[in-house]
Amino acid sequence: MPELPEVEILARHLRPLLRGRTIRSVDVRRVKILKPTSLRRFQKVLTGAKFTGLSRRGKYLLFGLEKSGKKILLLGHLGMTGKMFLALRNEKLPKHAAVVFDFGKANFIYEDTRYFGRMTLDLSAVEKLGPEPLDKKFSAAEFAENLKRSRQPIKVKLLDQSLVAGIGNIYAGEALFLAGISPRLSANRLNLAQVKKLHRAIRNVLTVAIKFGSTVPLKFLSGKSDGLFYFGRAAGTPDFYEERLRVYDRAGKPCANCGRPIKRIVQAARSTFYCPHCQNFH
DNA sequence: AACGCCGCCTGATCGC
DNA sequence: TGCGATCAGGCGGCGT
Repeated sequence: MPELPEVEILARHLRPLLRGRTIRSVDVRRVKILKPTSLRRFQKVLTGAKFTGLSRRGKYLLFGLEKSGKKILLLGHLGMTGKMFLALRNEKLPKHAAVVFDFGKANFIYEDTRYFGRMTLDLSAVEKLGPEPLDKKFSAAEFAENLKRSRQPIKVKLLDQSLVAGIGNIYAGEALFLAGISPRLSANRLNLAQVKKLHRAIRNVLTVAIKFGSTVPLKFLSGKSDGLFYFGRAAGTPDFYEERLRVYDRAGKPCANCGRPIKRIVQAARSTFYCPHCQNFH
């Protein structure tokens, strides 16, 4: 599941590939993912528009475009299974291609097996996001203030995108392990020292994940081979962040710190992995 | 207004 | 062996 680091890696990959490309036509193969933008408006606004920039906010991609001097913002989200990539026009479209932008000799494809993602002109989702965790504006003081108002388990609260943007199931668990905090502890029960530790751990985990190429290899975020557009580190190289995960998907395996088995529990219908010994309740 | 629960989707896995 | 049932999971919407 793509989280902040994965989306950041993808944004860096796509930015130079998209810049200057003009959309000749827009093929929407699954209208649902445009919601709440209508198919008619989506096609009308984007046909003839030129990509000018690409940034990231939380787990969202913000595509900047321009058309007859007018600026357009297009929002993308990968959901659970989304991928975005360029492919030659004569290549066969993937089974679950949702949106295809025609660039001429190449296509820009957004495909999404489960269709949980989005490609839309509606920006309201981004306006509701909390601070960027790697931004200076993400302060421990404000973080502490917001945690005080919640009685949810801290792991569940970290998934709330209005608290901090971009954290998902994997990095929530990793940050809590690094901070030595139990995922089951109520958000409002963290003391100031723990909040500061967690604040630091979040930034650390995300920064290192980006540096090491994120948990999900780029090839899974941007299509199979990406053909001649393939970039960066070769798929399968041993330095993907996945191999550095301390707790995620490691149930029964030894804790990197104490050697005792990592435990799996379910919180808010999602898997949580943690070390009951190193992450105590206080 | 914080919070829990449902629905959206498909593919992988499970049980018989 | 084959097939239906179950599960996973980010997030918006809705009811309390």
